Amino acid sequence: MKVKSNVIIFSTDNKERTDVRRLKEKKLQIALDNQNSLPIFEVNNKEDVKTMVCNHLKEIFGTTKFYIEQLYTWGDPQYYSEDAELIVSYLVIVNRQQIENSNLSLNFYDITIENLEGERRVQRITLEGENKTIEYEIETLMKKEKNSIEYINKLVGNPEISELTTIIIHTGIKRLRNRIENTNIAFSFLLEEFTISELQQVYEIILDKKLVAANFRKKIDPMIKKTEKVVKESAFRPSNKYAFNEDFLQYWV
Amino acid sequence: MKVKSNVIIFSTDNKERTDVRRLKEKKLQIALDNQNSLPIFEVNNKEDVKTMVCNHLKEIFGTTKFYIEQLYTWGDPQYYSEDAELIVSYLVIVNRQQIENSNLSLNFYDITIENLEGERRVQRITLEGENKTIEYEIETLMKKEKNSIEYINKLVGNPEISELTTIIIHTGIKRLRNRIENTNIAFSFLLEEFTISELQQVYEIILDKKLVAANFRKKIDPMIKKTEKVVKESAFRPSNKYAFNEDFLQYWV
DNA sequence: GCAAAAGTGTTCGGGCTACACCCATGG
DNA sequence: CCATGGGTGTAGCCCGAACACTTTTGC
Repeated sequence: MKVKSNVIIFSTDNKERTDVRRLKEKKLQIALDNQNSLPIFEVNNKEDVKTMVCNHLKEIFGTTKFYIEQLYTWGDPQYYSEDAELIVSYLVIVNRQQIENSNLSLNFYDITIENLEGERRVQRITLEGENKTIEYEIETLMKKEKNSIEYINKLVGNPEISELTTIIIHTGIKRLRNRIENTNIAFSFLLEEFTISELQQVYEIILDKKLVAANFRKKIDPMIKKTEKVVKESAFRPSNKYAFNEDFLQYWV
Repeated sequence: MKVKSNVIIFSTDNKERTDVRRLKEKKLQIALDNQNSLPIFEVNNKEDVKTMVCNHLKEIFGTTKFYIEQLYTWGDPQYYSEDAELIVSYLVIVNRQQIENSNLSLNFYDITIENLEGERRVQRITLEGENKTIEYEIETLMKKEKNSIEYINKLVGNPEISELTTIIIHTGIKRLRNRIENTNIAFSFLLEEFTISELQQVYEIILDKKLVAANFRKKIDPMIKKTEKVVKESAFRPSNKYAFNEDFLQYWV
């Protein structure tokens, strides 16, 4: 079979400060190529699939500092293309400041998800790039079978993005939300050292809800350690920089 | 590439009563073929991979009443065989009483996992079949990379089972443990109607720990509904039969 | 009667939520 | 001085763990 591998790359970006006296706002981003598709790579039978994907990413980013995990394998004929029948998708998280490649062929889009009201479960997704905005809706149907429950995601309308791409984005975000509650992936969005507010912003944009700073601080306390460094952001009390506490590493699933 | 799909089939079985006055004990089981391998299937580019696997299982089991979800895709040359370079694994749960095929080519093995003491994280797995017992040890190494953490599972020794098979079993059990806490898969091990004790036993064998009946009952209360039926098991108070409460269906990940 | 499971209720503690409050900073 | 975020403490609530206790059955 014709096998390829693609990646859904997540990152965050600091938005322009709207008020000099406030913190920079973070946005969740995903990377698409010029065809509004996920970066897709060749796969051969000489090397491990994941290793090949990592090598491609290393070339694209100019760094090996990224998080990667297998997301899902898509093998439905309705998504076949001329040169790909089976697609193994990987989820990647990269901090844009780590990217050392100057002529990056990828476009990063701010992603926002809005749950539409109504009987049916429909989400409107907006991808806002520097030069382009892509907007689409996706409907999730719950199909109760004998024993399994299947979730069928259908693209509504006919936007300039493929259904498989939207489904992979959907699946990727669900995985992110699951992982952020159960592992340390949040730190992959940040540099080695960060402020608690930055970390909180990562949680907030992935979970898509505001968190109470005092409680967040207590919850993540065992996962971080204080460094000596201090950041002066703006007209408010400077923050300590923190780093991930390696003692917290666990045998996460 | 040469693509195949295999399945790790989980089920439970009631052991023989050791004491007439006690409940039947349940055991977690996995199915292997006569080569001590996971059932593996052809994949073509005419049909969806999952659909093909389901069709094969339907033939094997004689029923469509089983749970199935994609587990992982293996693409490492070290696991290549003559006719499979990429293997898409599925996790399947079936209740053995639902199997309507009389001459089943699969052997069900009771599986027990023992965490060995020591610095390194080693587990001894025992697969106890009707005519054969397979025993092996698997070591999990935590490899901290830049951002990702990778878990490397290595088969210790040289038992009569392949390393990939042991890793898929390992991955399958981790997935089971994760799913039983967050979805309704436990019910896939049972028939439509069941006693709370049976359900508790399913939780206990998957999580590999004893649960307090009173607390378990309260926890799963919203997930089940009482039926009119009553089961007389042995020399103790009869139990009501319960069924899954469909109102509890959620958009699980 | 007794062992064992079915089923109910109570208590206790940890973790999460909400919120009050003080500190530090630059505009 | 004040808006804003940094950081600490506390009170309430919910959920899970532990356990006591009653009920029902067949041996």
